[in-house]
Amino acid sequence: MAKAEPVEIGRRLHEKEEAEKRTQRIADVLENKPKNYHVITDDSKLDAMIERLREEVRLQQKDEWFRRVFDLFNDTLIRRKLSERGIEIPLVKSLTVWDTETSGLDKMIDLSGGYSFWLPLLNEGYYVAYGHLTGEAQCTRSKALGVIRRFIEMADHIKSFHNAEYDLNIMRNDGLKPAGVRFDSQDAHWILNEHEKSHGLKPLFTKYKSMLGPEAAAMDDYTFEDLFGNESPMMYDSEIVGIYAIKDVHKGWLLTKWQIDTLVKTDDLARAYFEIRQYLPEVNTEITRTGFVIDLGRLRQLGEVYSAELEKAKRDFLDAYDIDDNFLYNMSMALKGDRIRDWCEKQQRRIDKQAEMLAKRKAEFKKANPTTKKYAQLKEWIERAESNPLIEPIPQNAPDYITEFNLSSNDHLAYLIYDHLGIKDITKQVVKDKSRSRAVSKDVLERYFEREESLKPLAKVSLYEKLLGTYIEKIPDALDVDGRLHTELNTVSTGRYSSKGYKGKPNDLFRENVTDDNFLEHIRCLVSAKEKSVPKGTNIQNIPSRNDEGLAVRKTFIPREGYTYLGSDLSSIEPRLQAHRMSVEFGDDTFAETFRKGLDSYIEFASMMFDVDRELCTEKAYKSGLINIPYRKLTKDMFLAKGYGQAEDQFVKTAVQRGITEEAARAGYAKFDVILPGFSKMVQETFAHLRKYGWTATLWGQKRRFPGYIEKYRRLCVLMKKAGIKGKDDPELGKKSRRFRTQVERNEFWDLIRFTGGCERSAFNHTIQGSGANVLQLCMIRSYYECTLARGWEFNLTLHDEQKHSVPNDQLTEEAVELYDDIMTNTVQLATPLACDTVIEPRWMEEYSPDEWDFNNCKPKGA
DNA sequence: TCTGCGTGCGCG
DNA sequence: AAAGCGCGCACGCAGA
Repeated sequence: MAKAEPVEIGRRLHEKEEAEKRTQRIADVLENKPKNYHVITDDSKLDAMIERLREEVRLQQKDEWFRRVFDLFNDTLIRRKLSERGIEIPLVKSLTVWDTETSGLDKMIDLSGGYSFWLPLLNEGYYVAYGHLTGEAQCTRSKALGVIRRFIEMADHIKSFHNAEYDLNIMRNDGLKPAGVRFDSQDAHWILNEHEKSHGLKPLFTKYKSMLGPEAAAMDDYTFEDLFGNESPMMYDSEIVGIYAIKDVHKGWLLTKWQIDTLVKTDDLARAYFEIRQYLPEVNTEITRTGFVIDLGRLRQLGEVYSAELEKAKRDFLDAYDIDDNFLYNMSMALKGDRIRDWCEKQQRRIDKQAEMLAKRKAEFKKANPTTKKYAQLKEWIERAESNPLIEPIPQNAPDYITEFNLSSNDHLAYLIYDHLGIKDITKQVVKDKSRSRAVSKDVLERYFEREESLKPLAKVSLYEKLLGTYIEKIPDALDVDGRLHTELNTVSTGRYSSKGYKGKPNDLFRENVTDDNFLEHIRCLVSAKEKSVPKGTNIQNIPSRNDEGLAVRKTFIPREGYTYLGSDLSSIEPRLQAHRMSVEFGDDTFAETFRKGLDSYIEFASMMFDVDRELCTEKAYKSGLINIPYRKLTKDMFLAKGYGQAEDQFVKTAVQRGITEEAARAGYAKFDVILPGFSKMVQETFAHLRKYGWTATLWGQKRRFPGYIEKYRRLCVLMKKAGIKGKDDPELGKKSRRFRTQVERNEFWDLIRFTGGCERSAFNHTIQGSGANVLQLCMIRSYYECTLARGWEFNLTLHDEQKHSVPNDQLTEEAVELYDDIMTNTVQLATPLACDTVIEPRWMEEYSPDEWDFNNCKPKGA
């Protein structure tokens, strides 16, 4: 029996058992269908269903819990702000829980084939079926969607979903224009516990079941997979899918109710959720669905030019070095010697063995009878062995032997630089990570260019390889069904967004005109297509901009025909937030005052900290050669260093690289705390809060928790006491750490120092970076309502401290720019004024300030 | 052929 | 024997 067979039999058995289990579960679920679950498969029942929805809405008006909750949704700063501007977010009148069952997971292509909703006060749920492929009787798609269209599109009847962005996309694919999607139990859970391993509805429900009341306790935990395996629900009967779908919204309701109550009870979490987060699913969906038009012609052109440049740089590099057989031999032995030698030995043994066999069979062959089968077999074997001798056991034949110098291989480059050329390794002087050596990164290489001119093309090689590989060659293949480039936004630990590519179904599955007649046939296509097979979209937040070559890539992002970009970034938002905290919480107004006076705070503090005239602290003074130390940059570095908790030595090191003496750098560093005493107070108080509670929060109460910090800090205190260390800032910490008697204890000590230090830096940073994210989110929310919904501007981008819309050219006026400025600077009020830089862009990064723009002709002045 | 990791680099 | 925050992606490499 071949080895694979038992495995295969085992697999089949397991599969069969799983299938039987699923069948049993399905039978269970059908048998125990609750009386208050209603599966609708007949158009004539739809009106009665909607009547129940109306009844629920009526009941909620009079219910105390709901009225209190509506206030939470309604009573927000952003709503008041919008109201002042004549933009009304209608007052909330009801809250129901919804879900869609779909043909798949592609956010631009897939469609719903059923929806479910839960009516909390009536305590009943509905599932409407129209896309099932079982041939059974079901509702007509247009009727099923038609009856809920108005409700789904009403902003005052708010809907809760679990992962609302997905359902919003599906509903928009269905041709609906959903509004009032204002609760997302997945988002809410992120606010309650961002460390949750799994944010799916089922795992959350199972985990928190005991807190959700007796109704929850009685419910089973079957997951989608438990019932349907990996298949689409559209392949199953509406009855079973319906029960499952209703159970989902039922669970969703229990979770939603508990979450709202918990948000209210816990610290400031209701603020984080209701002031900001409740609005974001719609805003995010709008941004990610809008995407970017790409100037493909220009991108292709750029690709051609850069490919040529890359080839040239590679040639220049290789021409300078004699990469001959000898070089490759030495490199192979240096990098892969062990594996190559190993192979040679094994190969020699194989050869010896074959020779032995050959000799043996030749002897047998001599004796064999030519008429026998054995004779023929031996003959064939000997002939084959003699005509196909095993390759020689020399290094050049080993699979690991390197036959070509690869400029993308760090190992190859390191061999060339450190072994072949014998350049002295300065990695440790340049990079932060002390454990590293033989680095071939840009910053290290730059230092070698001076003595080894021929290495210079390497800088171009990595530049063009990055641009071509990550952007230029990727983007044309990553466009979605609308021909645009999209992205997926996620929330990270501080509350910022991250952006990434995503995978979907092939674009040719997209069908523009779906009718009741072709719907099921189309669903059949969608269901049978492989999920997540085609890479689409990119990270939109790291499109190059810091050098000309990269900038050219950004310039291929263009507004749609007849529109122009209007973009704005918040100027120095993080320093302003630091200044705000220092002023409001710690009574140090110095920093805030510089912003109020409209001064360049880095120049102001540069002058104070380094004892230099203001005039000498400008960028201009440095660039013009008036002075050879970039004081403004240095000061900016220092604020960053302080904000991220950088060590003094590390700051001094980079400062010295900028041309200042070590003494002056240290003096400036020390003076920082004299001039801005509130800064270190702010940092220390934040640490104290972290030590007490294990988390920190943004100005809007959005938490970041640091699991394990409190315990580990406590343990560290015990160890520090033991060694006579006064605290983490004891200047003799290193010296005193030698007092630990055992290596184990010393290791533990340093591990704790590293861990707690990491938490502390992240925790302080969170209060600033996270608040910055909140400020921009509020700007985004306001501009979603005021620009996108009210004025029809496309919402293309959010990028940490900036956002971008596309404005129809006939709307691009001075007033439009003023509105955008107002959104950026007056949506949020801090102890420091906010400032922004608003630009008009015919292409991304082809920027014109409003003074440079001819609003009458919608083009740059003088163009 | 897939997966996980290290290194390096794009962005704020 | 520590000491700059927050990300995602491409590539080489090693092991399965």
